[in-house]
Amino acid sequence: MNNHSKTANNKAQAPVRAARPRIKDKRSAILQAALKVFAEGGVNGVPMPVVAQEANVGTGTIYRYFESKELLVNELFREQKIAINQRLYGDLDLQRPTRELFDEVWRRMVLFTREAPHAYRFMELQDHRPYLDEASRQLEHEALAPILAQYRALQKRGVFRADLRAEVLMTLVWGAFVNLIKAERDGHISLSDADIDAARDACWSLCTG
Amino acid sequence: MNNHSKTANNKAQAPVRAARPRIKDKRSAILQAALKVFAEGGVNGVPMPVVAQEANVGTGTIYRYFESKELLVNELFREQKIAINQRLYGDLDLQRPTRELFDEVWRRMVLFTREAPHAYRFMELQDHRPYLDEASRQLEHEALAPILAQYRALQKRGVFRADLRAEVLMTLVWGAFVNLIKAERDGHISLSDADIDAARDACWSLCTG
DNA sequence: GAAAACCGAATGAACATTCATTCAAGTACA
DNA sequence: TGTACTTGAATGAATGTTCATTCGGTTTTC
Repeated sequence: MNNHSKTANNKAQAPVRAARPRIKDKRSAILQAALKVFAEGGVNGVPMPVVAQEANVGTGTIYRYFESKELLVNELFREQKIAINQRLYGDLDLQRPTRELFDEVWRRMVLFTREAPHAYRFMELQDHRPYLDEASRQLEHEALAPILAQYRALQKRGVFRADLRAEVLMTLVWGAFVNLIKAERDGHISLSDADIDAARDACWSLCTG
Repeated sequence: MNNHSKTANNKAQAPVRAARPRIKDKRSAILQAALKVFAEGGVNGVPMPVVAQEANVGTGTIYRYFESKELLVNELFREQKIAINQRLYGDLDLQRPTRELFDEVWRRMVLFTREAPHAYRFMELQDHRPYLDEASRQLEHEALAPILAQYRALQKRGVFRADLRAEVLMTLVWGAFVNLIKAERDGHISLSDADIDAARDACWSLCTG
């Protein structure tokens, strides 16, 4: 289905060439538009023509780049998963003191929810789960592995409490963070910087016992 | 189909209103069926005829008791919200030591997810949120008030850390719990009793600093 | 000017809701 | 009590709507 694949170019003898003009352009316009409208209305709540309109593209054009809505959602999910992981955990200097690293990651998470609310919301959406294929689920799992390893290492070093499994610890912290942001978005709470820092400290307590 | 209901009435004199016999019966059959299928497939994923079938009732019958799918979802939400709150926080002896109370509520939460998975799943579902009306949202807010008051009281007594607002603390704990259960249901984790107790202790640490 | 990309109206499937009909239970009258 | 008539709950096929996807015609590119 997809197929980027630059038809071997350069060689003159290849008559295949043809035109593959603004592929990248429209394709990413569609992805970006989908991210926005899906984040706002949920995957099930948004018809394809709305995605097309947001992308300034004809409805049919979407199907030139994505075989179906389902495939579009999956591509979007994978693209975002990778970008987010890079953003949250990339370029971390693991030599720094643990507490500083913890604070830095927390800061990045908050920043991410502020600067890329659509991306964050889309990934936290539940209603696209039934759409996700094996590759997406696989990627989701892989993306978590390095962080899990960090938790384990910190337990072994005695920094984090070791009376529960690293998976459980990580799940608790992530859930606490996600629900905090959700409460704010749902209008149940309004969060000051102090609130966010205090929440971070509380999660640190959770980890260290 | 069913129907027992032997025209009670003894009084001869009241020729009043015909019969309104099995109302309660079908109405709750429909609610129960809806809870089950919505929990499994999401509100958007399940057509009304499927609800009807699960309830052993004609599709049209649903509309005798509920004006629309939206109203059905709202009634279900409110009914469950009340039942759950009673189940989690009802009959608590507030005189007992705080830690015992905390453990007891945690125990009830876990038990609830085990014994009434449909009810729990339905309430955690995100995809019915757009359906919820003002009354449902209001109820959701009210249901939280007493628990919030407890958190506040515990902060005042110095049991819980007081460097963050009670709303934030409560949100963190609830999020941690919900995500733990979600991870298990999604197959990311499998939880032993020991895991669950350890998670509880970690959340206690979160609260007490 | 041919090939590819693009478009959006048309299509058909799936859905929420309606309504003409059925029929069990209730009532009236003997 | 037995029989004819009334009522309205129950039904599910029919209706109108919404949506993902397709397709024939148009524009762009080389």
